[in-house]
Amino acid sequence: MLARHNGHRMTDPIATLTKLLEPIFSEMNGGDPADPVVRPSDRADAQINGALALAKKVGANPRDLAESVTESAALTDVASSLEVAGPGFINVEFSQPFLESLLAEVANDDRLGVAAATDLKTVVIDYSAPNVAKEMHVGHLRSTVIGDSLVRMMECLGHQVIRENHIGDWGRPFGMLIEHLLDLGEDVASSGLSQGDLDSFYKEANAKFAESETFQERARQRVVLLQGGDEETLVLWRRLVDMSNAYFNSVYSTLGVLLTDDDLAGESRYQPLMEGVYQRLDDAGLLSEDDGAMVVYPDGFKNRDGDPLPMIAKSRTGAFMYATSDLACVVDRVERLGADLMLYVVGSPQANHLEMVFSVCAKAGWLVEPTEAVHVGFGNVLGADGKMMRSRAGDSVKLADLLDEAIERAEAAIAEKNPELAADQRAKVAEMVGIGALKYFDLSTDRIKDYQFDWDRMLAFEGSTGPYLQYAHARICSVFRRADIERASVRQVPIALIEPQERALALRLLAYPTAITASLGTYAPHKLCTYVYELASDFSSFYQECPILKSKEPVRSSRLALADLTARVLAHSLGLLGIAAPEEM
RNA sequence: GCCCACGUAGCUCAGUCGGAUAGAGCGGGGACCUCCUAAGUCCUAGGCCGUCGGUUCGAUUCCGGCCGUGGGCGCCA
Repeated sequence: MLARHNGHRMTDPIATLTKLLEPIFSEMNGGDPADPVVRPSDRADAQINGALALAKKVGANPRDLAESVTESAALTDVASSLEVAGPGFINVEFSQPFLESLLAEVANDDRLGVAAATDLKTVVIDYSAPNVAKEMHVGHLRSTVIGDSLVRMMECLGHQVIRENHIGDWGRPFGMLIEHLLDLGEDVASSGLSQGDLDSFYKEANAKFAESETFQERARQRVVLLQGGDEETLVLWRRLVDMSNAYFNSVYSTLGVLLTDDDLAGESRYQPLMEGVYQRLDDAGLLSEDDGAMVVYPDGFKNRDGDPLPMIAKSRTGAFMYATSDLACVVDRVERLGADLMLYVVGSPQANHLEMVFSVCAKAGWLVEPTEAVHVGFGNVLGADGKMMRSRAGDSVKLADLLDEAIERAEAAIAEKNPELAADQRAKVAEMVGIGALKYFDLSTDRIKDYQFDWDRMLAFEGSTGPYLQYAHARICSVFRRADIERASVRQVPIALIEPQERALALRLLAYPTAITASLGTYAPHKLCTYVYELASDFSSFYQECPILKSKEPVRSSRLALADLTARVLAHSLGLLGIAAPEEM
């Protein structure tokens, strides 16, 4: 009765039901596969909807088909009740021993029922991408946090993940930045940058560039030296990059993301590759001259006059453009790294640009199925006024300030709600809660949409928030502390599903693997967020209605085991979102 | 002008491959702590799923038109 998948027993009852039904539906469809369409239901544990679609296809009565499903013996081991309803829906109630055996399996599994993917891939994920000598802002928050979660989910399913942080470490602005660095003197500049005062450094350089023609000239000369590989200039450039990286790393550390120096893959890395890529475009006969520039015309793109829209490979002045750099990047990822899948966690405004890049790569034969490049786009962070979030001065908000404020606000809330927590413990928890709240708030809405930033809702301890999820986890840990029982000691204890809240919680726990694959299916972390919230919510109902420690054995142990398993899934799923699960808060 | 995304309760958002009565949180009204953290739970009110058509047994979901909002549309990245 038990389907196996990649060495793992399939522990999602819905998926198991689907597997058991497939032969029956196939048979009713004259031997061709037909989807049984099994879904969770609010009228039963699950509903089978496939009879309706199939009935239309084979010209049968849907209720008759449904009846023949309920009369077959295939589901006797898993279902305690099958009922045809309405035009041909089948309501399913899972049998208690079936659910209990699945639960025992999951409790005994370090992976909590999550099987590795069957088609393991090499996945390159491009995310974060701050600019050297500039502040990180809210836009980088989204890319960094979404990318980090996708990395964790992909790795969890066994894919080989290569993180790439495509930092802005090359280009024309570096002429003025290096000249400004020289003006300041290295000591001043390095201490300023190490404090994260990148904003003023960049702005000062920019202001000088705007005001002084001599400075402009110096900057231009410096760009020529930089691109020519002048040693002294490269040393200065390197210094700027290193100082910025140290700053980025401090932000990543506070944010708790996986990025390290090993993941750096800045624009500068692709400079030496662009000439070769350009030659290959030429050899393939894809280049045309237009108004002095060398361009490629990807199919299906038009400009505002309705004429074909070119992707510029080399400018009129003979310089390579960012599009060429992105082409080199794809080539490198496919040919050197062996990428099967490339994810670009980049804001929605770049959609058109990336489509053109991917299209040119396909045309040039560098991006051929099944190799795939996907733009994982995301919307803006908006302020309370519904417009792009800005500081009071009208600038973009510094990410570092945002993180600090999140932690401060969390600490204040914890001090108020749980004054008994020791101060050093409180500081640790405040970081987990503040950063977790910020990440959850960002991850929990559909990434493609803009979202409205709101401290009060983010850090509220009620509703679909990070703190609420963490609280559910902390409560479970607290139960075990109070009873002085090792969590691991209850993992072999059979779980009995008696009360409706226990049953609902069990069904949710068993749906965990499906929640991950669904979330990753569209690179949408918010789907996993929804799952974790529902899990925490189901636990809270259970906790309210089903006393744990006050119950008599064997109920007490069974509930402890259920609580332990819930805490494990909570911690694991929060982990996939990059959110910590404190044991106390 | 063309292209892309979005439009769901007062507010903020979910809604799986087309399924039965469209869900949650906040806010509103009410109930529950001598009891494992009330940072919680339960009940309740609140909807023309932007709009008009199409596809079909069935559309918030798929297709087309329109309206609204945001973004993009060649030598910055």
